Amino acid sequence: MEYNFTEIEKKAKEKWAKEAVYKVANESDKPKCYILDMFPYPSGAGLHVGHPLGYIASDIYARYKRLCGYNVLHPMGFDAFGLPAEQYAIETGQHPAVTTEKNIARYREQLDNIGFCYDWSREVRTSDPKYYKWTQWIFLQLFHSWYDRAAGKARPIKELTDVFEKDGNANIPCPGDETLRFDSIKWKDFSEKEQRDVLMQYRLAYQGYAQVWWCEALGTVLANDEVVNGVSERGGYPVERKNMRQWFLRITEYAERLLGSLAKLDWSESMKEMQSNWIGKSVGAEVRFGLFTPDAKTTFINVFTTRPDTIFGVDFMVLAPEHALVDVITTPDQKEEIGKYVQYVKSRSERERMSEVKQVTGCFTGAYAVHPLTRKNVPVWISEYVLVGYGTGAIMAVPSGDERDHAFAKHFNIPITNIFGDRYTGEEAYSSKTGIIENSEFLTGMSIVDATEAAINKLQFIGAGTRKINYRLRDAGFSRQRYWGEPFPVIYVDDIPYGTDEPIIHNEHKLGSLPVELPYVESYKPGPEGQGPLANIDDWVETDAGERETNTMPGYAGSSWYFLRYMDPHNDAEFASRKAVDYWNQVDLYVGGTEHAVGHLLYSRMWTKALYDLGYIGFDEPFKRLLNQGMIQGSSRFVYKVVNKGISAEVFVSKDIFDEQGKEGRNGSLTSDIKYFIKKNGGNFGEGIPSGNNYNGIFFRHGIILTKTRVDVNTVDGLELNIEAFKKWRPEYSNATFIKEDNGKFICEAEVEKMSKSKYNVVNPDDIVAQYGADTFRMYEMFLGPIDISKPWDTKGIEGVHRFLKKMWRLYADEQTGWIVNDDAATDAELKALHKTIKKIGDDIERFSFNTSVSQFMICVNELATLGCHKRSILEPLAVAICPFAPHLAEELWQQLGNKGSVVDAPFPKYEERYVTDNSKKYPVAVNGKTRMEMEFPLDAEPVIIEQQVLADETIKKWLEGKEPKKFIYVKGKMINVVV
RNA sequence: GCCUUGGUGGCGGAAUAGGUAGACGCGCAGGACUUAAAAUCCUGUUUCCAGCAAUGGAAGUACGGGUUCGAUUCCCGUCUGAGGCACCA
Repeated sequence: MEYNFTEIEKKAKEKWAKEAVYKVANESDKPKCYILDMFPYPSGAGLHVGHPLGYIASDIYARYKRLCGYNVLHPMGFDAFGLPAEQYAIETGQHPAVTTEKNIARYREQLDNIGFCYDWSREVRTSDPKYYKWTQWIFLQLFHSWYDRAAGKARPIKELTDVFEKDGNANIPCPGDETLRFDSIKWKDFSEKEQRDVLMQYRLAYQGYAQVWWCEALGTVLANDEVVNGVSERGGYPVERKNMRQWFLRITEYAERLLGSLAKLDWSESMKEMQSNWIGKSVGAEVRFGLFTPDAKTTFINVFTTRPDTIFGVDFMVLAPEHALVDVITTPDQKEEIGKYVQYVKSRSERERMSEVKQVTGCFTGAYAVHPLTRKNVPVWISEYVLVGYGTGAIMAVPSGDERDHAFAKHFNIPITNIFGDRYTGEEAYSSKTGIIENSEFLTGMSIVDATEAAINKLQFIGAGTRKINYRLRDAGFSRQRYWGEPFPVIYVDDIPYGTDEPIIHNEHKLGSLPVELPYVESYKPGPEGQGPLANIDDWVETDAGERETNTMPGYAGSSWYFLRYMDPHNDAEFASRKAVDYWNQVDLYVGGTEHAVGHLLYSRMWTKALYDLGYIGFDEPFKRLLNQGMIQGSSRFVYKVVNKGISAEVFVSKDIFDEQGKEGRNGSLTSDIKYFIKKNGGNFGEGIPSGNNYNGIFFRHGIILTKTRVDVNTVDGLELNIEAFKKWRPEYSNATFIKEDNGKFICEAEVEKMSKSKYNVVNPDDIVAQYGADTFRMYEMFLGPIDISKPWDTKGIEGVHRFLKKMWRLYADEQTGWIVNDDAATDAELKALHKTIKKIGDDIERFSFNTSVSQFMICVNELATLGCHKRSILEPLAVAICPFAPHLAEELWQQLGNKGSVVDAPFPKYEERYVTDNSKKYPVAVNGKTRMEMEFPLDAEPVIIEQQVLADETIKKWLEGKEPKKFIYVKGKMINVVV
């Protein structure tokens, strides 16, 4: 009876399905535990070996918790809206709903193959109208809400209009426009449109303007991902930033709470740090600089600074090139220059603008602002290093105290005022936050802390500034000019957006019911003027009440609240019943990649807080504990292909030849081989660059040009190309010539990258499962290393894990004689091996150290095999202990041992300390920190006795060389050190 | 560029609160079983030096410093891989 994993796993899966063992009820006497995976986007490439890493970890945890007596909710679903499906639709004409359905079916099959304990009756899909009905509903709640800063929470917009009726907005500053002021009389005088415009500035979901990548040639808006090296990824057309009306979520109002409640979360410090850096709270002042426009009107530039203490060091000001004042203040003779510069900046991404700090660019507006304290004239520049979205989009530049300001001043020869005395050398800015301010009138001689206070007080006194807290966090853009996303439940009446649940829409036209379904389309072409494809469907856009919003919601809309839907997934009256939400409450463990650190994890925190504020749920943080799994990267393979002009056949060169022959001074005999092949096939040397702008050729020796071309990793064994498989993969290469190494091998180049279909480095878990079984696959993924560390996929070593499972099987069954478990009494050594393992597995699972758990199982099985143990009293608990890791094997053993029910409901074996305690310890004995020998002592030995015995030992005496020991260190249970 | 994170044998990794560096597995080498192979089992395997050998000594956790009786672990600096940087999900 051998370990027939195919048979065993099939049998176990059938049993679990038949008995619906993973179905979870919303009530139980047991304590609840909610364990959630970040749900996947079902891509066309299918699940790859990187996806299950986190799923296996959470599955182990969920199964362990269940064995420990918890009612465990462990659901799975699909983040099914997204750009790739739409791209694919554009290319192939297949409807995204169809391809998505197909992809989900494939994912589901692959997930089932691995043996997860998901309750699939709770599956959610964000693209399902029954699901996005509630995404739209939540959007409406946000649209109908505002953030009450005084109360520190979101409230219905109705309560805001009540206040406006009574007092205007005197006590409720407007987050969208801090300068907006009106009293109750004015409010009542406002037209419907004016009132709604004002309310828009308060709403949590609101409309504003933002820049998008616009591609004239494609007639469409592009995602950041679709813009590569400043041109469109498809076609390589030029792109530029374009301002468009967009929906936003006012997440900035939640900045302080998002920051504050990080403290109560059991997340890694690094994750919290990333979030808190992203929110980027900084304390400082807003300072107002007055100036005259060319037509002699007065205006102001507001700047935010964290260093008001350096106000006397201001030598110039810089506006973001997109700043609204640029047009207003630029003098006529600078107009042309400024126009050119603004145009240049439009082609630059924010990333480029932030990262290329060594390259200083900018342009003078011709305008001068008046320094509020010195009354001196300060020139106003624009530069790409100032971003419009941060602070006020303008800065006061202090070159003696800020690196970038310093570089800018040097580059444009702007005179620098020194306010740091000797500490500013003239070579480099003094950006340290310690020391004394000098050359600064009343601030001279003060510390930076005191000067900051004094400067703010003075500015406040003369009305030129105020204390201010700034956040780096920006409001979240919430619309996409795309088809494959949630439609907005919004209708424009006379260009005023209304929620479909508002009386004007709902009562009069009966258009209020949700969901607003995504209409079927034949074409995915963008609409006019950068609008999405929905704008093309007139009979959908036009309603009796007005025109529908044609944008759709972004990817994170559906994923911001999905954890709530799993609690009550089929509820058609509410997003989830309050009873279910109160029962399951927060997610106890959330598992996913760090790539979501500041996107998804921040948005879902905000949505949770908003739903909490509005009274729909009873907690304001979604994920109590977070585990970040590392990425399993792909290991891509490349070949070098000759691309000289006119060449009629394909020629490939092995990597090592490329490496060697490329170097100067080496014998070029193989180079002549390549030349021979090129010549034979009618090519020319030295003019190999084919047309097309994405060519990335490498000049080899003697005018030979090569290009690095991807090959499917599945056609490569290690680094050696399987030429037959390669030819099969790409029939156009079936007649290709391969210039191999002396040993006849063809070697590929390797690189570690993200695993993705386009990189041909995807490894399908199905293949691994077919070859070794799901249990081996699960344990191997865990055995690869710490869960949170990224590493490239490599199957080397999977044999070892598979051998271990076979070895474990042989404790229970003999290949010839069959079942060999007996009822003999266990020995001390056997009990010790078992209980050591029970202890370590439990501890390891709690601290997510799954790789060491696998090692411990190996150690245990090695020990029991050496002891020749086939005893039920040892092997039955062991079978349960391994269930979280290798559930199929555990189920088979559990059944074979004659148990009723399923192993998934067995109790996790209880650890008994008495079986593992030692009463003595072999101590390492060191002299001056260097271990020289081992000595055994009872754990309760007197330190004095130990010291005597150690010092009396011959070996130690030798190392002491007759000297008197200075110090004797004895750490009970750890070590002994003699210091000379 | 900024934020976060990693770097330990030929390879994946272990060392949980500063206490024997290299557990466990892969690979490799040698051996047993077998007609042979597979499977399985046993032995060895950080490097260098000395020794026939058991063994002994030295160095060693990316690099350079520091704290400590003792540092893979803590601190400072440098190099380098990965993830994110707001419309990929």
